[in-house]
Amino acid sequence: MNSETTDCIRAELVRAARDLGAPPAIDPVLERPRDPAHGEWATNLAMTLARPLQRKPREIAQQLVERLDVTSCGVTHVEIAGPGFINFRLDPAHTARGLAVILRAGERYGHSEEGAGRQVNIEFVSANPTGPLHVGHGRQAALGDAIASLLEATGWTVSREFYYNDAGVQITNLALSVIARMRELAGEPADIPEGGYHGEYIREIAERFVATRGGHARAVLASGDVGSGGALFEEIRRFAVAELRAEQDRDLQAFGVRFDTYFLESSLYTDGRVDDTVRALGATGRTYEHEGALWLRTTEFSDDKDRVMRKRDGTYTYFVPDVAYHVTKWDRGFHRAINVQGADHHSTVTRVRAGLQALDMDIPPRYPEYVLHQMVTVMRAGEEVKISKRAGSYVTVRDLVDWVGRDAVRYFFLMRRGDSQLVFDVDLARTQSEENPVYYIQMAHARMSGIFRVGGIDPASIDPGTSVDTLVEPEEQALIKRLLDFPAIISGAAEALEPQRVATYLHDTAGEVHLWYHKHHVLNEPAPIMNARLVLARAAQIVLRNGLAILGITAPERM
RNA sequence: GCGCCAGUAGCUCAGGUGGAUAGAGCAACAGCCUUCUAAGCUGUGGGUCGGAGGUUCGAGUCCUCCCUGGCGCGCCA
Repeated sequence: MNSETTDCIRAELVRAARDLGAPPAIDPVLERPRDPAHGEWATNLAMTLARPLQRKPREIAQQLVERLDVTSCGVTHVEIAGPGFINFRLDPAHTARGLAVILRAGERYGHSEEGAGRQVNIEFVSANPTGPLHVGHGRQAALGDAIASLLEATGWTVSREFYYNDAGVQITNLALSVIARMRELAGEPADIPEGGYHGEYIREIAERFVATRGGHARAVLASGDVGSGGALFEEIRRFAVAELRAEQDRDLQAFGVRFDTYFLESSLYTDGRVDDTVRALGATGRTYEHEGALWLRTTEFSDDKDRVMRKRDGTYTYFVPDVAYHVTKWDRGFHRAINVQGADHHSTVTRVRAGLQALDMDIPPRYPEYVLHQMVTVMRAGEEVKISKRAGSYVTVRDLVDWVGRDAVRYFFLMRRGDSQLVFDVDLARTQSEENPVYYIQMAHARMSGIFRVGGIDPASIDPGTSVDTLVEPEEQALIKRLLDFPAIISGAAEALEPQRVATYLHDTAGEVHLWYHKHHVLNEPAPIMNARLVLARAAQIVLRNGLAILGITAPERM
């Protein structure tokens, strides 16, 4: 097994280094040399010991090598190179035997128990029900869902959460916008309020509401009080929120994302959580009245200015329910919480954390964690599509899925780091669908599956104990090493909360798979070779499938 | 003005938490289908890693300053 090999070499390095009088706390780093000619593993230990031992790196390397006994680790050659690297070359057969681990683990290969079952809450999308999900939400959905899967794969108990405002000013504006469209249907001028919503979907909601009443718009409007807070107004508000929530759910379903919890902001008011939070903050003595408003000294917690909690008009700023909401996460047992949001929300990071710190609840200072992604710009017909709720100009998540398919949308959103800006060229993604990188990866998987299909062999029946000592071709060795790196990739991506590492890894791995497939035949080869290659094909299939699963992308058997 | 993020090949971007000669796809050019899928493979060309200093055995990666772009900076959410 891969980690057995590295652990073995590492232990020997530690022993040898202590022999040389190195400080007891050494943790040698083993890494894959960029150039395969340098062997399977390399360490820079001699260079890092140069300072404490007051000797030249190459001299230390020489003395380390003289003391090493790594033949039992599968190492056949040890050499010193460059400024003092120690390179290890493994017995190819020993390397190939690592494939057995992949076959035995199957769909759990790459998974680990690092999280030890601890609970983590991942909040993402969290769109207010005032319109359809746009491309920014799409990026968040892809990112959040992949991060959730990464943490699940590394042993965390994950809860996916969607938080939404169902009662604030924006929702009032939503209801007023619908009412304005109803007036328009009644032949009056549509008087959309300041901060209202202009999109076509508002008109459709107005039409549907009128239809549920079975009358004319004019008659429906006359049937009750449509002033803010009136009975009919409330009914329209609830109707509009329900319609838009249902539409968002359809979008998410089309994208293949499921949430465990939908958390309503309004519940924080109705169950008294907001008032409790205000009281608790007041009790710490960190609040004060100024110009008729209630403030919190967030500057005590590295905010650049104090924040208003209660406005002069007596209502709370969004900051208060935000803090109350995160207290519920903590109280619900999530001692780790991750928020996936657009970078335009970055100013809330310090504020929310400061609010939580001010409560003296022993919540860690960096709770919650944030994954902020940069904006998505959509290019269409050669020009940028401005996304504006006001103007109702939209590219929705569903549009993207319809145009290029769920798998491609997910991959495009995940193939690059969240903190770089993303240009989603719709026309390109559409016309390019045949040479899309996601197909390149899926094709590699389909080809592995094809070997078993054509051979009439059940892939699950491959015996992990099959001899693989014949897998010594360069393409085979390169592919095997890559497949054995998979657990480390997953672990690193989960720790860094960076799914794009998996995407990059899968693309590179697919390249190795295609190359091997092209150069070496599996079926109808002499039995020892065919059987060994079937093990490799099975291992590649497992890794590609497991990796794609984490990204939320399907692994087709044929294409 | 202040804060956060970015700047790497013609284009779009990778470059574990400092390592050896900075990579991939697309685009361009030249090849490869009797054999498990040519949605693939092979080869060629292409770089002042935005700029300048610094840290050290070693910097695309860390620090400082500057330039450019995006996003924030409200008793809006």
